[in-house]
Amino acid sequence: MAITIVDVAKKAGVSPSTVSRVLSNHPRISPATAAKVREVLKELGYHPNIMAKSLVSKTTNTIGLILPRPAEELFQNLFFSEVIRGIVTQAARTGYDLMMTTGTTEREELEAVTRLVKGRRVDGVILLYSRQSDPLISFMLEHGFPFVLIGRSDEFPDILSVDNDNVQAAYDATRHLIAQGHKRIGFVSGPPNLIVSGDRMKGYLQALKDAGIDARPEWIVEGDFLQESGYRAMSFFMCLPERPTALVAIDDVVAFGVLRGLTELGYKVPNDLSLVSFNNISLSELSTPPISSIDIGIYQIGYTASQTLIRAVKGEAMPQKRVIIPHRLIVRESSLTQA
Amino acid sequence: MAITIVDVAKKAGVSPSTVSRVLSNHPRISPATAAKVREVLKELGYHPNIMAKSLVSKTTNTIGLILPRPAEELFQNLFFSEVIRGIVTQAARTGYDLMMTTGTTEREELEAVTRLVKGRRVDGVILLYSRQSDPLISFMLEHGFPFVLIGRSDEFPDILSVDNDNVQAAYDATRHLIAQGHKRIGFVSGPPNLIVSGDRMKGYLQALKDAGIDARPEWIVEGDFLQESGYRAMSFFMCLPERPTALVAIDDVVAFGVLRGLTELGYKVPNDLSLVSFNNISLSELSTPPISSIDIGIYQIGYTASQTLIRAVKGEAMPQKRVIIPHRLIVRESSLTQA
DNA sequence: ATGACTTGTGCAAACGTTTGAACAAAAGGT
DNA sequence: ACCTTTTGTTCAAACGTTTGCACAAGTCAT
Repeated sequence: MAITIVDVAKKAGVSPSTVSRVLSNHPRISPATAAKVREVLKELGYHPNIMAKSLVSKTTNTIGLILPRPAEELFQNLFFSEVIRGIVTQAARTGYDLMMTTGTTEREELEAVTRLVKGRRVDGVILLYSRQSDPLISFMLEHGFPFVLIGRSDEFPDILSVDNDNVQAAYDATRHLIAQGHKRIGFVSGPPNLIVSGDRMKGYLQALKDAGIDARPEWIVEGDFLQESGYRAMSFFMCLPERPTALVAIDDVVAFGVLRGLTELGYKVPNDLSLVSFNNISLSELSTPPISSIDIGIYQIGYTASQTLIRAVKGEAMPQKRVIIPHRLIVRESSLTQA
Repeated sequence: MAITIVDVAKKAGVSPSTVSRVLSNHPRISPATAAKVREVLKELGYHPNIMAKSLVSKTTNTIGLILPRPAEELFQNLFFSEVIRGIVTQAARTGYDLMMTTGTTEREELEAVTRLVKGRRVDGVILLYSRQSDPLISFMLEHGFPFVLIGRSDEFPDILSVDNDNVQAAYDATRHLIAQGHKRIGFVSGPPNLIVSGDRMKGYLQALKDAGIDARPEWIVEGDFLQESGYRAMSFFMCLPERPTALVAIDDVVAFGVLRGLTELGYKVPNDLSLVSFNNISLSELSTPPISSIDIGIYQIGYTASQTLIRAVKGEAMPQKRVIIPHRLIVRESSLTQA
């Protein structure tokens, strides 16, 4: 049905090998034959069969993206879209395709990954963010399969990864609140099995310490990346006999939940409670009031991860194993204490 | 390097064909051999090479998702994530993988699609929403390649598609505002080349007409799916000598832009302007006040599209070419006129 | 003119599967 | 006991590429 190299070869009066060599710009092809073949190629509308190509070359020109479970949670956050956008854009630009997979259960997840990796379906994979002692990392290392991690691994510090300096980012966020005169600063964290949660917590604590402020355990609550957890955290904080005057939230969506709860109860931000969060997705800019947020360059993270992976699978030299994308604090109304 | 069928065959003392038949549950394999082979299969940790499989079977167990340009715009909307989530979940559930592609320019886009389709890289594709006279639809049709459209095509009504009844949805939204006592209702539309824009406009106009209200051209403005266009629309409407008292916005993000603008200027929603929008992404629920929105079942759309496509590529009988996902109006504060 | 490279092309094997055809052995019918 | 059918297995071709090797013809130095 489809046009193959053999069809082209016949019509051009050469051998299939020659056609193949023309296609790959082999140096030892005479300009005349090359021209002739190219003409037929165009005339017949030839397109290479990628499966056949992959079978012999053992590369697929495809990278895989493995979405962490549970997907629902992540998909509710624009963080996600941004990272994918970065990845897919970079991949498309270098002629790579992107394969996405996920699973509802741990078993399903591993199955899907196995299909990709052991089925030689992709040349390498991007692991979208890191849990503590992630079984997927071990899996990849065991199989010697190229991958880059978005995030960080304590267990395996020597793998390719793209990340922010989350400790420093949280430090900066907290510092900013302290600079605004706050001494009573709470923290809404993320799931403890996520590395990012620990890192941001660490930065928060360090900033307090460096300012000579004692951390208060009751002002640190654990949440997830959904707005409900922000809402819950807010209710909790506002019921305390002694309330914090400012809050660092692990994510814009969480901060948004806090903000929404406060507004509902009639509190004013930043006057009753100042707010800083992370990720700087459009939500934080669009809320009323706009929320101060650490821009972590999500698109950039995705783009860089894709770039790093593609370099790695091509065997290009890697300047560095670990890339840190710079962050910056975007100050908005939610953390500006009125004079 | 990797374990092949031949390795397994050798170790089990049978021919490769037998192993292949065990793998595909061929009826004429003796239980004894099957058991023996399966044992070796497990022992050696065999996994099929999908490229080789695809080469001979001419199917890839993969579906493609083609993202419309410009990607940046779409990725800022959770609509997108939701639809992808639906697709990827259903695909994973049926053992299919998902390949994503996009392009920055028209040429890049076509190139990427060609790679997928003509390179036989996927069994079928999902076209994520429909422009008027979309060149991709013609391309697919020309090549006889299986695809399903998320959206609708006027030019080719007989293709597989998953959609909402956007006319009815807009009708319902507008009716709701009319039922709240509004007679001066504006509309913020989307890009005119998108079918959804026309459909929702049509429903809006029809609802006005059925209620005996004359449409006012100056109360209809064109936007895109970004919040800025909502903001712009708002500024425009509020400067008019005669303002609408309610607005139908083509998308939650747009409505959010309107809301944000109004809040900034000190207007109150719904008292100064009532608001209804479409898509019901979390934004509309989380804003202050929450925005009434038509829930169009985005996840469901993605899920169904994937399901339809996979059925089609498997050659299963299609109950219907065109699936309409039901919508429902979620009434929230933004459209409830205080007594 | 000879031998030694260089250039351009073709042959054939290989990649890891699937599958129709062939065939041996077992089972069944008379 | 013989022919026919069924059952279980193997053989070999095919899918569409790439690529090492061989080789013919041309180029060049001697």
